Amino acid sequence: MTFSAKTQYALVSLIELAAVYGQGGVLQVGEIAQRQSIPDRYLEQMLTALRRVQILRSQRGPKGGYQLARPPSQVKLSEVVSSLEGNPAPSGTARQTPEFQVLANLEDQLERARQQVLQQTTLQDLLEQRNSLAQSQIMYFI
Amino acid sequence: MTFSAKTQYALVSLIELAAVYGQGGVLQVGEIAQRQSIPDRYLEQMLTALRRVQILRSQRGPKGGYQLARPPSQVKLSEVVSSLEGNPAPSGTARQTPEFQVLANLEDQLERARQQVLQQTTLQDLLEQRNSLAQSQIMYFI
DNA sequence: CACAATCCCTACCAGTTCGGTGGGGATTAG
DNA sequence: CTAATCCCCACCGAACTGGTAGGGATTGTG
Repeated sequence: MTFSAKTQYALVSLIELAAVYGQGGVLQVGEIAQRQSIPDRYLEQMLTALRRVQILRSQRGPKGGYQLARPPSQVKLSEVVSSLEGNPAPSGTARQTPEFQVLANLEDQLERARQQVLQQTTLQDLLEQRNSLAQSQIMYFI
Repeated sequence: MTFSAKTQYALVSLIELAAVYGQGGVLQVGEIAQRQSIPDRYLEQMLTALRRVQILRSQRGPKGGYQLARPPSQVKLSEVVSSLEGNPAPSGTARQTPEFQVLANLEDQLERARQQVLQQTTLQDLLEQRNSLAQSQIMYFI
């Protein structure tokens, strides 16, 4: 169960924005898109979505861009992920045999396991992982 | 992250087959499909797939049908699920920025959490849940 | 043996989702 | 005023999903 490209692009961008949080911390779509090899017009849509749910703030015009609306430690991944995947259709009336109910319980259990990870991980955590990973990669050069 | 219809249909069928394991334990596609309101020609394909990976055995001709190839306690859900979802395309060369790598690690972590549940749950477990659930529903009638 | 019931294989199909492109408008620094 | 940037919305092709269909292979029963 891998993230959709949409979710990946959003999270990668948020890590970048988290990295510069503090020094004004503004990045433009174009910069991020280029560094990460993401189509810029597509990435725009993800960032707009994140702005709508108040995870990002934006500034228009020249020298504009996006920045985190809160410190990285206060942005949970669960929030990011859920704001990007559309609520999955009304689902025409669940099956009602006991076998299907058992299955629904299992799905709940799996979803809870997933949410637990996503709720306890913040952008701050991802940022730290990125930093220590970048550090260890520099080591290899020596 | 909910199961696909394919996976649901397969698991429901396996619970039914687990329930009759022992007494010969053979069921026909048509029976299962009717009880569970699943299109029979579609269900056929799932059961065929499960036979190919040796989870089911089949018997052709009149009085034929499917049965579990092993006791329910020895069929892990991970095995069932993985045999139904096609390996997700070669994926054209993973992105290589540190941000994407951090994301890949996160995906791994989520996948492990999921697999842990699926590996420790067997058809036997699902069957027991179904039985106690059916039991409690009978209670409500009194 | 004939026949029907069942599983088996493969192709096809319509609808949705996914990843992406594009036109053009609103805002704002210089 | 101009250009850079974000913003909104429509559209598009490819892949995936859920399902249907045709017809073959096997086998129990009369």
